[in-house]
Amino acid sequence: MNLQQFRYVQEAVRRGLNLTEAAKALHTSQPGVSKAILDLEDELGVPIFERHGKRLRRITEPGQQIVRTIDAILLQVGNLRRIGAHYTGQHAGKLSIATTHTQARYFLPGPVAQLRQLYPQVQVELHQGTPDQVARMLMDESAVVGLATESLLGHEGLISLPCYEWHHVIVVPEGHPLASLARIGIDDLALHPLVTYHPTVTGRSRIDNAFAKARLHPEVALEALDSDVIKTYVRVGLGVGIVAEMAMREGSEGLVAIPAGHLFGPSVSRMAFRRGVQLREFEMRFAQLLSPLLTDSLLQRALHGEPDNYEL
Amino acid sequence: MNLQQFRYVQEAVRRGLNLTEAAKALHTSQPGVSKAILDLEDELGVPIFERHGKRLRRITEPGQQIVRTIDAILLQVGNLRRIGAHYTGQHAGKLSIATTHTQARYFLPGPVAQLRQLYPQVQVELHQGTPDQVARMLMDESAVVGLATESLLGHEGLISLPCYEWHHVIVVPEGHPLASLARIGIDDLALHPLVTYHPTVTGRSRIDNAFAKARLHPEVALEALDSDVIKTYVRVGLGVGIVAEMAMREGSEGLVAIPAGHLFGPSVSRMAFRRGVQLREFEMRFAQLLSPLLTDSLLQRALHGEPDNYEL
DNA sequence: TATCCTTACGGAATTCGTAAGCATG
DNA sequence: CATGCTTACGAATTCCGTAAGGATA
Repeated sequence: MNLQQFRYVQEAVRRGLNLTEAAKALHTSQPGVSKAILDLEDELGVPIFERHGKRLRRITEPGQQIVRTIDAILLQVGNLRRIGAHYTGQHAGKLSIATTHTQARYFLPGPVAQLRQLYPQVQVELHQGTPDQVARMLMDESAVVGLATESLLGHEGLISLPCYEWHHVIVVPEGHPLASLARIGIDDLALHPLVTYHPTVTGRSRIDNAFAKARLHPEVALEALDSDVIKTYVRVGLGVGIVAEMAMREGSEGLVAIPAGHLFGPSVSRMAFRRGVQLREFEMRFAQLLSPLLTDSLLQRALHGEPDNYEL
Repeated sequence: MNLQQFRYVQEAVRRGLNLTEAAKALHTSQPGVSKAILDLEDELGVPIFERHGKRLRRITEPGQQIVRTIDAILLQVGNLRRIGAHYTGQHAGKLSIATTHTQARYFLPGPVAQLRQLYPQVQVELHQGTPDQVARMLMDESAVVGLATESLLGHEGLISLPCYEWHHVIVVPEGHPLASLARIGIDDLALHPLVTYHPTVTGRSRIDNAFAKARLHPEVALEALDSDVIKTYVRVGLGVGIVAEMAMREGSEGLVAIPAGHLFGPSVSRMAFRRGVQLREFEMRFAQLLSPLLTDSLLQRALHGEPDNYEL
């Protein structure tokens, strides 16, 4: 039994039981992967994969447990490296952040710049995706920190902590009739075609809920993953935009932002980590830049302690 | 980085940072152990052990974390084997039980015999010791199941589940004045020299508490780890014995047992496991023989879930 | 001086890549 | 017949034991 075998099994599972793919991903030969896995199965006395002739078809029942256990082992092995890096005072390294467009564009520039000031040697790597992709990137360790508004909660295997609260705003071109209303109601809004986020991102669910609660079914003219795209289409008159307030801080010439917190309520952006992961020094500092009230000890407790929603 | 290095580090810690001892325990050469550990330290970039010249003096701060992580890894590696053994339907193997004398002598014979009937191939190995030793044996995996009355609770890293409740009894030779009393009070008892358990075992603390509460300070003529020893000394007239009721079920000729539940209250014997350990089929069955209300799923939850005192 | 860790070195075992074989879809 | 897993085999590497060196208590 050895760590290499574990890596091969893990990668095989991640690549959909395709050993050829797994071998490629791990920069090794396919027969080597095959042999290692067979050896492990032999040693444990049970097959991990169910084979149909010579292809892997699915994971056996004991295989499920074995894969879970292997994941846990490799997470800890990764932690050993991280402990080393932490104590060598490595102020160099790569910080991989998985996040959504809105966060990457409008919120992260500040914290990232501050981090680079503290640790000039740290290389920042941004992975953009939907919140679900963010969660997946954390789980397979392509990223260490995740940042998003939705769907990070409820992921077993991830822990998440609140970063900041924000509200939606309504975006219209200058001179639009809605811009002159004293106070916009949900029904005023429902009269116009809407341009807003794709259902998977950035608090879209709060928008849907608000309309559903008022029994309104507004026309959604366009859905986008991206605040800038939304603003662009509002500018050309496609409809009324609803975006996160952060998205209006810049590049909003010719547009008017109208507060809409009273319509959709507050949203909370959260950072997330894989549960049980060991953070390096600069990763901890970065977490604190994302959420200044966060202490090292609270962070440690959250990462290694009980599953819970940690509120500050 | 490899599993062998982890085993060497773990054993080195267990043997008080003596690599020579660790090598012996692992049936390998001392230089091999030394080299492997140095290699690991080199790879992680931090020393695990603080060296004074050429001896290991203590564990460094990062070393503490590394050792903890290594323990977790090796526990899971052990679990892989156990998963294999579980699914190969291995009805053979060794069941290592760590327990105290009273349990081994008076309670375990039943469950052990039943287990052997269910799994005739299973070899049972009994490790006897004080409750603290029981806990230690579970932690370093010389035993899988522990059974004792005290001090298994409050051990971080162990989970324990109740098995059965019992009471103390007073033991006197036939014809002893106490034997004719209608109801014995704690003050009656305090008039006689006592023969009972050593402070570390089998509910001795409940005995001490009862006397302390009544502000009595009886003379303790003899303390023993062993109910049979106590009975022997009672027989020769050394004093009045206090033992667990189970200990009077046999081999009590010439002695009288007087119920003393009203004096010392109930005691609960508990089984214990190392937290996170994967049990084999016959180990689970054995746990159920110890505590018939225990279900597989409750057991799984207890072993892998939240730290908690699981009461049935 | 006895204990105990590190370094040095050589043989043995393991690992890993290439080539060939064979089953599936 | 293209994809994809397994088997076979040989070279390179790693592992691990013995022997020697050096530091502490």
